[in-house]
Amino acid sequence: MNIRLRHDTIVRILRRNGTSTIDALAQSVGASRRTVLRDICALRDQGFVIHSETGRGGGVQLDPQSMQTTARLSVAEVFALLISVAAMRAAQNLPFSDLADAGLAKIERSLPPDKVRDLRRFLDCLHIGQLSPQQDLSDLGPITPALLPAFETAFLQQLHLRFLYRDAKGAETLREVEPQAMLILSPLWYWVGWDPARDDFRHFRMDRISDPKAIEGTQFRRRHVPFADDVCPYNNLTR
Amino acid sequence: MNIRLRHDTIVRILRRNGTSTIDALAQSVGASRRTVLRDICALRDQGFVIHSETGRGGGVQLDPQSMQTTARLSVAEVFALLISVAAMRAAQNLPFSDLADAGLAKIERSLPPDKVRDLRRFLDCLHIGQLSPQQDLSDLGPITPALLPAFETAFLQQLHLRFLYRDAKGAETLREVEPQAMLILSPLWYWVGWDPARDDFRHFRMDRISDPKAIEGTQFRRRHVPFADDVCPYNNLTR
DNA sequence: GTTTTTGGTGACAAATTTTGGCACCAAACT
DNA sequence: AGTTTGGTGCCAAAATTTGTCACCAAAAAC
Repeated sequence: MNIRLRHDTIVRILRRNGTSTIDALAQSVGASRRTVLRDICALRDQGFVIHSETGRGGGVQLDPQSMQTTARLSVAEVFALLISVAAMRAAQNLPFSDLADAGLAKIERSLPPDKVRDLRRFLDCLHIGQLSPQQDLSDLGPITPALLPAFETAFLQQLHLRFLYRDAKGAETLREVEPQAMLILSPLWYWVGWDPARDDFRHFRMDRISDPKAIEGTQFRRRHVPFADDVCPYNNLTR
Repeated sequence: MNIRLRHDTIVRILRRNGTSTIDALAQSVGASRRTVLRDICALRDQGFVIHSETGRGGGVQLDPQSMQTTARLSVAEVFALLISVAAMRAAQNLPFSDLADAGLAKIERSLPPDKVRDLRRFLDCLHIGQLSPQQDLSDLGPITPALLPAFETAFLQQLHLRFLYRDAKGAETLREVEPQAMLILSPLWYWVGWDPARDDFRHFRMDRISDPKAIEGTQFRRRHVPFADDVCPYNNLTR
């Protein structure tokens, strides 16, 4: 049996049985006592917390507190999780977000450094505020999932975004703006862009945007986006 | 150099440089061409998507789309993430929650089976609905993070929960109920318990609960909890 | 207090895996 | 046609892993 597979098997057995003696493990796994002891040692090196007790009724035991999961997530999935937690903050009451944050922080630490740089930069542009109760939400539509990667790409590469925008009256116009920030006023999500044609910032409700495209060769500089006082940068929320 | 370490190093180099030839990798890693080829093969077996091109200017390249992260999360952290996403659903507009779901599904798959059973059972009791706009939120308080594990433990072991409850007028009473369900009407969170003293279900706002304790030796049976029509079980939302 | 059970360590030869070198193939570019 | 670059099969050398054995320490049983 493969050494890696054997390690996994041992962990699985310990998880299932709770506790087990070295000899029992050796038998289940088809290896010698010595080898299993070496495996336990290796697993401890890998970060597993394994308690052991000598004497009758003793054995080794995986610390249930330290039970961990290793999941492979794509960068896009991490982004999505992060934004979910961000939105969750936006939705006011945040009972367990500290734990969620800790989980996300770990995930973030395991990302490749350049992706973390991108992530940080993206989160810098993310802002969260409270929607005023008077806001009319009657025509609230669904947000296309493809909008996030489109914005992310254009924002990170600092390229103009061209998209179709449907205004409150239903009229559609083709817009081309510098993507400068993103604003969540749950349940509304906005892109904040600098519109060169109008020489000013514009907010675009994401549920009214369609067909976004980054335009090659249209480098722009980042600008300071003015926000109302009650709008908080995401990075301020996370300290 | 250790084989495992070498694999990691190769991945790191590919992530940093984007693309590299086998010979260059072999040199950086201090191994032979043949070995690096074998490593690439092993990495592919492990799920890494590695493109390769022959000829001048060719080389191997990690698929940036498939770039993955491995993070070790504790079970509690996974719970917290899950609940965050659940709450996010409760907060209506869910642009990217599919991706977040996919990430969570992966995490869930990597949990030990008994924990998944617990998780499923817990999620079965989780319900999500819309708060009526007339609700008075003026006295909305913070929710103690310790409430989640307390409820979770008592719910899973089917033990009575005893806690202090502060009613709308501020009067505190000691309650002991069977924890039967959990309800999110964002931003309000509720425990739904069967109160044996009153022989009926009661809702308890989590921001009014303190000092929860599971009572040993008070096994109860699960009951069907009646909910309003617009309240949806979490598991219905996730299909 | 002696015996038994159980985790843990060191040493060394045997078994197994990994590695490097080599020959050689296929695709793509010059 | 020649060069660059990924990819495979083969085999002996190198390195690692494994099993055996002797032995230690702690805890429980007798």
